[in-house]
Amino acid sequence: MGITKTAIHTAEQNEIASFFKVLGHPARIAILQHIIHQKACICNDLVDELGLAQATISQHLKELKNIGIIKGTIEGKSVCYCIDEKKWQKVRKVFSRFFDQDININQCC
Amino acid sequence: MGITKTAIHTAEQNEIASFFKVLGHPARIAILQHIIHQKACICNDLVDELGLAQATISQHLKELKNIGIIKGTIEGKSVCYCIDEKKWQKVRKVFSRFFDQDININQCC
DNA sequence: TTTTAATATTGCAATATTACGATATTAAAT
DNA sequence: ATTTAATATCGTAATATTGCAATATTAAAA
Repeated sequence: MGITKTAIHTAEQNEIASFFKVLGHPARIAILQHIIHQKACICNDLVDELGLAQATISQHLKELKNIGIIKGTIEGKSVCYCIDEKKWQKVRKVFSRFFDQDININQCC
Repeated sequence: MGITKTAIHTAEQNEIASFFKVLGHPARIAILQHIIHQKACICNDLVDELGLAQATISQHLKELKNIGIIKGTIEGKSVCYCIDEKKWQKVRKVFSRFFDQDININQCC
């Protein structure tokens, strides 16, 4: 039915999946990489840098803001975006906990 | 228009995003966790374990197989799924490379 | 060979996502 | 006060995803 059944999963599973989901779009990866590598904070540059409309970029930024991985500060007419380091580390930890699990090697494969 | 513009992004950005995307669903996280923790290989157990229809589980397994993070071996009537360790480590590496980038702290935030 | 069990595939219906033009909103600059 | 520039929001069209019932398919068991 197009609706994800979050209720049947644990809070942890939903949290992990929601982080993965937001990062599961190349434009949002590109935005994050640009923010990370740029010395100065960016804002409208992204529209020129990536080939997407202003409205589209704004929407992607909103989703990244929603999970808290970036934050924006109003600077006159423009908005300066940067990584929220605390949240970045939190997300990183969630992922590494997930990946550092011990995998039981099974007999079949 | 509902269609992701992969052409405007780098191969790396698309690859990272596609891994994130597949893991961006709680049912697929639950499936992976179950495969990881279970001593024996699983198959139809997932249908009982998670509260989803057999067709739905089968579809999620297919997506996990598509990125190669799990593999299935036919064992008589049933299929034994397990983590493909090689791919798992590859995906882990992609993610840690992404997260271990140096973040330039900017003046605005 | 028929039945049974496990899984895959097909074909929807419902909902979500992506993208963008048009239109706010906001604050500096003139 | 008006204009300009940067960003956000709204509305909408196109496409994707999720989920499931129904129906294959496949292989062991009877």
